[in-house]
Amino acid sequence: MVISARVHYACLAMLDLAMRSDDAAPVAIREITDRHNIPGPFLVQILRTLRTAGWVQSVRGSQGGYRLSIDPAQITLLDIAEAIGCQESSSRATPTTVLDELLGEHWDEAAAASRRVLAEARLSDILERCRHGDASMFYI
Amino acid sequence: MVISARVHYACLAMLDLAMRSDDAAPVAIREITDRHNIPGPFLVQILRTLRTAGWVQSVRGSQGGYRLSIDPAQITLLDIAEAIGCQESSSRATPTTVLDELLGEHWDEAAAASRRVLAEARLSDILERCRHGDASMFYI
DNA sequence: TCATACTTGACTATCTTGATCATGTTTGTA
DNA sequence: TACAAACATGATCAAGATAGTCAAGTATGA
Repeated sequence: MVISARVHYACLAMLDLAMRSDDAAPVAIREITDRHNIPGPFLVQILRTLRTAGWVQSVRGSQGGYRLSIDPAQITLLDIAEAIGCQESSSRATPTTVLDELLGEHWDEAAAASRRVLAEARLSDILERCRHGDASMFYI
Repeated sequence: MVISARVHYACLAMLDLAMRSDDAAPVAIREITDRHNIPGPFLVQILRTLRTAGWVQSVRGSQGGYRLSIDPAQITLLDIAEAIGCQESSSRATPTTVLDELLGEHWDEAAAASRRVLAEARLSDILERCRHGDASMFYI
């Protein structure tokens, strides 16, 4: 489970849209990049992927932008990471020895442990914590 | 926690040496590469790192090779992965927003979960399972 | 009609990973 | 002593991923 900048940005964008899902107007890319310091054209790429996944919808033309098209309680950080990150971590060759096999099981187990953590982080939970503030806020 | 081929090879080499730690003679690189299908010059690099870490010692000259210089019960897959893998996963920039910070905590939590798994895998345990055989052997 | 804003595809630079090569140095043995 | 086996070291390289950019086009509200 590799968390690249791309995945991080995708999650930020989804959370940003979720936060403004009550607004009537869609959110422009420019707003998102300004708020989170994401390189503009890079976010365009990422939003394209999110749109393909069916999690955001775009409104073209003037006053256009993006809108979340999924319930934030229905999607987790794991969902986003896997949709953006692409490559499966178990792209290993079939083991040739017992030692190889045993080691591979440990790598898989480790990857599964981190996936479990991310699978429990719903966007709605993170929004909740962000809105109501928790201990981490005091460090900023 | 990224498990690269380098880390995988390092663990295989350590386990191979541990398995033959009763022998009087050191184990030649060639033997290890043959048994585990590791590219020769690549393993040389890896063994250099392991020697720097103080976990193996080399014997030069004819009849030379490598020997484990640590108790297999004292070292885990996490130790090896961190010694070989080099880069810390928390090499992220300091968060600029609350959302950024919250997300970062989740990434850290996920990484910690996989580290915990690897920290519990001692080389001696793996050797034991390999020697006595377990369910996974039947799949080979 | 025009500015705003998304769409698409191609493109580039940098880094990491996996791997190789050449040239040593050390040491047992014939 | 000569020689071959075996480790030591540093340089180098190719492929792929990552992060990010650019340019040309399309849709739409005002």
